[in-house]
Amino acid sequence: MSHQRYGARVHERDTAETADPTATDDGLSRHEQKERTRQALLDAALELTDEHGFAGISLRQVTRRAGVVPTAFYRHFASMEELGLALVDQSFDTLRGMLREARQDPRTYKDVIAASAAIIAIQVRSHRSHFAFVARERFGGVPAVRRRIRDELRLYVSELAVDLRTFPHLETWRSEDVLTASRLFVNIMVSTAEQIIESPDRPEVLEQIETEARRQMRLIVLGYAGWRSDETLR
Amino acid sequence: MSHQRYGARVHERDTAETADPTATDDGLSRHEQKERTRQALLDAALELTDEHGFAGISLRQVTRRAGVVPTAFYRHFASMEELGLALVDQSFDTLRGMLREARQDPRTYKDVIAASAAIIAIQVRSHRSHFAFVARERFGGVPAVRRRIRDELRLYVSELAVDLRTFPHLETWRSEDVLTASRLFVNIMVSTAEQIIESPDRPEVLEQIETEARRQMRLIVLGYAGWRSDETLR
DNA sequence: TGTACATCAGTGAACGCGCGTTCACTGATGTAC
DNA sequence: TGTACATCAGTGAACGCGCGTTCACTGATGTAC
Repeated sequence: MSHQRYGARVHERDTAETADPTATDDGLSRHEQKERTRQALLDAALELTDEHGFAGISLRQVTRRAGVVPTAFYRHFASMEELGLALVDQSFDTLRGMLREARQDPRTYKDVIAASAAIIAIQVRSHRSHFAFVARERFGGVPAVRRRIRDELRLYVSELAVDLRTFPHLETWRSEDVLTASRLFVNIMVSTAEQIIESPDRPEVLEQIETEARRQMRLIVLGYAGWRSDETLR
Repeated sequence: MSHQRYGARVHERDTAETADPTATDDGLSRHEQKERTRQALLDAALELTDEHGFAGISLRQVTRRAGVVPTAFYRHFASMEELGLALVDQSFDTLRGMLREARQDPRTYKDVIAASAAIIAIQVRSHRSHFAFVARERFGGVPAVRRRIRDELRLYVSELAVDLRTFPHLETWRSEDVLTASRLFVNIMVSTAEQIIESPDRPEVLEQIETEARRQMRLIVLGYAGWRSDETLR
């Protein structure tokens, strides 16, 4: 987690800087510069949320970390709540990227469990803050953010259910059962993500969490194998 | 959720009240009165947390709702963090009551799944705020509270594992497998509680959530039935 | 039982601080000619 | 290409407000005799 300030560069065109070709924040259009500041605000809020929860951070804290004056905030968001909703959207872009990844990975169709566990482990590590944001704010303090996450998560479950349908065994299941399976998988995904987020970043700990996730998923698959033969189920 | 003020009664002994025998807050010892105020602070904080998350509430809000002046807070807690930890302890007393209930209920040993689902549904409804507190603050904004909940939850999983051991089928399992099952059950319990908390309090909705919980638990049991016969597991 | 004193839960004024939001502004970027 | 003007992202001073915490206090409850 970087505490480095982003530092919006404004009104500095007149300072005689050395012509450094690696300087990335010169020569940007007004639009590009604005987008950059907006992203700096989102990143700052994401970092602070990791430390104090979204309900516990202030507009001034966000602008301070983004390297911008408090009033500049309003050029990008009408309120902290609006920024929170933008963070939900960014986070679910990442979660959907995970599904896309799984769909494209040939391992998925050989051993869906091992592949899923591995993809979850990698994705959570490289987009840690987005997973952490969803995990924390799902039951967090800001009603509008919480609601948006619930809606997106429900959508996500049904998207996964569509994917699950394409697997050989599952295409004959009732859609109700596919949804139950999808919910269980998303539950495991979320709780695995939570565990990884809270754990020290050591290989053997990660390996253990991944193994536990595989065990849980295997259990569910085995459970479904015995599903039809158990008449006490209904 | 009651917004009624508790209203500490202090310095009022000299007012000539009518001798109402149903008045419950007269004739209390200093100790009893203090305990009562302490509980009013805890209840107020619990209610406010439900609305804004624990990280989002202030000491003044809590005392205001408890019907007490802000400075009185310090007679009971050194800080909001300390109050938060007390709330975790109270919540886990409730969760443990659920295990106790299940142990004493004869239905548990006839059909553990149906009994568990029913007990969860009833307990969550009658102690809604404690379940909600744990569910929300497990990943909430105050580190000390979050940490305490994680520790208690880990303890809770191993307590449940001890109980699971007493069931006929499970006594031969490796303790590693019993722990995995226990984790899965607690996961289901927590997510069921979360669903109930977020749902409208209508019988058919509750029935549906309870059915889903039963299905998930049954799946796991069936999964374990097929566990030994699946050599790809390890 | 009555009296004199100690205890201490709750009070109320006061403090300095960070907060969200307003407003008029600046000056680099963008555009029309 | 050069000039004159419009746009608008970011600035900085100022505001009123609720916050956590301090302090000396009050007066009912508790206790010793």
